[in-house]
Amino acid sequence: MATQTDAPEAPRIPLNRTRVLEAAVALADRDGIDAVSMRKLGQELGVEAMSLYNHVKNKGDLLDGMVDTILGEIELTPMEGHWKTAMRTRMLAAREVVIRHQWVPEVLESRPVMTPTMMRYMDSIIGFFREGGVSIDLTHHAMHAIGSRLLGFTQELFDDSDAEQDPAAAAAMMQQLTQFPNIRALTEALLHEGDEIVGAGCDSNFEFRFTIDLILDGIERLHLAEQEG
Amino acid sequence: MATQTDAPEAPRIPLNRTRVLEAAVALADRDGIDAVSMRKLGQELGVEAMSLYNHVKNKGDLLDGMVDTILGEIELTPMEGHWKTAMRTRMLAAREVVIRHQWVPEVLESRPVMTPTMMRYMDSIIGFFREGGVSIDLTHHAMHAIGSRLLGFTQELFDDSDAEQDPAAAAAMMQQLTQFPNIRALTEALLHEGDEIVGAGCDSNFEFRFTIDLILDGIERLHLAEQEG
DNA sequence: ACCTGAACACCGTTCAAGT
DNA sequence: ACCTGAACACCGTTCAAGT
Repeated sequence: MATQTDAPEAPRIPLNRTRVLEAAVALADRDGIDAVSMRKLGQELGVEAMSLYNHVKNKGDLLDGMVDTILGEIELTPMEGHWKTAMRTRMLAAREVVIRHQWVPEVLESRPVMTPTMMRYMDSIIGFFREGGVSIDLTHHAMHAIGSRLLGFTQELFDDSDAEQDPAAAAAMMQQLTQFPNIRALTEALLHEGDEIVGAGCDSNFEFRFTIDLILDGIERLHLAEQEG
Repeated sequence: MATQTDAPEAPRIPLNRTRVLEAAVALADRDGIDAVSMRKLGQELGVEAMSLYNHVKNKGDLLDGMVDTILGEIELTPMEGHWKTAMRTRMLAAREVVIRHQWVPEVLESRPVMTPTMMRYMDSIIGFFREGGVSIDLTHHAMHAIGSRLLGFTQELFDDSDAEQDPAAAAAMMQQLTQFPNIRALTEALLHEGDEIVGAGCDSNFEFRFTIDLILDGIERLHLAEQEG
């Protein structure tokens, strides 16, 4: 809701890095990450593509900056109570932010981002484990095990979004699935769960919570065993 | 070790889908997935880029086919003994294959692949759980929790590969890391573990096994609780 | 200091034309 | 049936030139 296509005679606000990054985030939110090209972003800002290089080193730097920007949206509230519930709350907060910016997983999957904001975020999470008395080694393995869920998302192997919209595609998919007895059993159980025969895709929010609880419980069990032994 | 740059007068073997896919896999293995463009792949096969469209619908179809090809390399051995050990063995077998083809994670992250080979693979894994008596619901959540590890890989959030090679980059990284107390503590613990001060990156194979065991143990615990209740 | 025009070296893909 | 040449509509990026 900004100056996107103002009258071209309006006094030109000079570009700067944050203006560029915010426009890129808005563009990705609206049209998807593939729409974020130097040319299109320039157009969005009323400027030629080459001008962007005055504020951003290259495309990679732009993407890093975008991730950095939205990472700043996750509030680093201090730990209260048990480390497990603190972790859970933080990861669900991260998930809220990622859901608002659906392109974040794809960018993070395509390139590692190690900005100060990212480090501050990870530092805060490691702090939860340490404050909770979890050993540094176990903390390390826990971070690996939780992986991208630390940032609020899970890598999805499959995608049922087109099947959800197009009934023909859904039927074709069903036809294929039923040829495999175990997949078929699983699919049928899923379908009957919601009383509805169609549209019962997986509930990714439920699976997210299920898995972080599974992992956190496992870590706690190892933590307790470590203390006893 | 094939006919890659033969004399151009050699009798031309006609192209077909498997020849195209195998060349693409070899190219990706050798030069990375970014080197797999229609033009370069055509060159590799002594043919113009446009000819490839006779054997492959488009670039996406090519990538799907490549994944399908290497997925076929994972042997679908039947289950023997406990489902947990069967699962473990299968996932480590998948990991072996993925390590030989490092580009697979990136392709799978960028696009869902739902080919018959993929379905057969997933069907086999679901079968392990079912044979082991795990409920269909729990099986479903387990599949989500294990995620891409079913196919032998974990999404890596960070990348220390350049720091491992370039000592200057490593020093700069260290300089940054030490500003965050918890990251610093974790890093120092890591470094002292191997008696060596430098080059002690994370052991991704260890972390892989750690996490699948953590998740499988958690699933088993839920399975046993389900049986009692 | 910031922006631009023109250019370079790439992409995926289509389509009419060849054999 | 299979392959090609030319073309289209895109990319990211550099660089000399403008103000």
